[in-house]
Amino acid sequence: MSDLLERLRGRGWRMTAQRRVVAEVLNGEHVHLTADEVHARAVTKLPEISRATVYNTLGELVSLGEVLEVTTDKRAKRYDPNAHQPHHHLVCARCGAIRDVHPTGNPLSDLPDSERFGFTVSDVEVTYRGLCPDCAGA
Amino acid sequence: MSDLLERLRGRGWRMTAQRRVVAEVLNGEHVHLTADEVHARAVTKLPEISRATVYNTLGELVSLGEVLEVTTDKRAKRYDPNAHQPHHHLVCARCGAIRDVHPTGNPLSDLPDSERFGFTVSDVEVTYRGLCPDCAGA
DNA sequence: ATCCTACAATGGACATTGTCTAAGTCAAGC
DNA sequence: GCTTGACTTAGACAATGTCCATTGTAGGAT
Ligand SMILES: [Mn+2]
Ligand SMILES: [Mn+2]
Ligand SMILES: [Zn+2]
Ligand SMILES: [Zn+2]
Repeated sequence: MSDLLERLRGRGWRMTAQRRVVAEVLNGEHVHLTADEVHARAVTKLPEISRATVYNTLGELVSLGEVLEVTTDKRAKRYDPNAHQPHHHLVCARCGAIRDVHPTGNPLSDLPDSERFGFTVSDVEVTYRGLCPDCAGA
Repeated sequence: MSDLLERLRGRGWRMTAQRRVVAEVLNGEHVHLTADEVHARAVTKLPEISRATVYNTLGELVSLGEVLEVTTDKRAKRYDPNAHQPHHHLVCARCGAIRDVHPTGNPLSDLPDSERFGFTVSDVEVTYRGLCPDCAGA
């Protein structure tokens, strides 16, 4: 994720300890943390970081297109560092676990003009729901 | 929507003025109101109806499968009376307008086993995003 | 190396959405 | 018409997110 920090510096970002820590926390695959989860993890590395800064930083990363907002439920937005590879999500209805998935086919072409109501359609989001291996039991 | 009321009576629902009004408000096509919008409209017909009752009633209708919860954004859940015809949603990114849409094809079959991570997948939700005719300007 | 200053971080108040509870009310069966 | 348990109400509370005034500091200028 240091390439992320490089890109951000190139965009005129002032590099602070707080921003570095948030970027560190948002590292890995299948990472979809809420803002307060990001804050909780950030605090273990930088105890004085504030909630407001985490919210601000996440908002900036989203504006810059480096992080995606995902709302799979109505609890809290989740922040997804996997912004450069288009993908969709598979969510466990019981425990909330989230995996990145790559369906075949193009859902955009599955929406006929007669079903577009004059909209200019630019994006599709597909959410698969089910039970993860743990929650399916047995 | 009086068939809805019939079904509910059949299920042992006590029929109150509040429940009748909520059912009335949730009538029509492409209806996707938030709980507080439902409350605002209900109040015009039954001034003393409380927020708690609207939330309770909507929750019951969802449990009974008569109304769907839709979360197209992180603001508020929306309540969709069109529960008996499977469909997806087209959302205006600017004004939030929502239309029911019926894409062709079956997205479930577009998710290969190798992308299921052992989940038991039971449902798919597709959200198309774009600009409605008004918001696209011109 | 030190200084400056615009940008960033902080803490806390505030807003919105939703849940819960204790007390009062009433639909429906007898 | 009573009775009773289900329903409604008002308001407290909780979770998530936003805003603002103040304080701090990164990074360029000297
Ligand atoms: Mn993802
Ligand atoms: Mn709908
Ligand atoms: Zn699970
Ligand atoms: Zn619009």
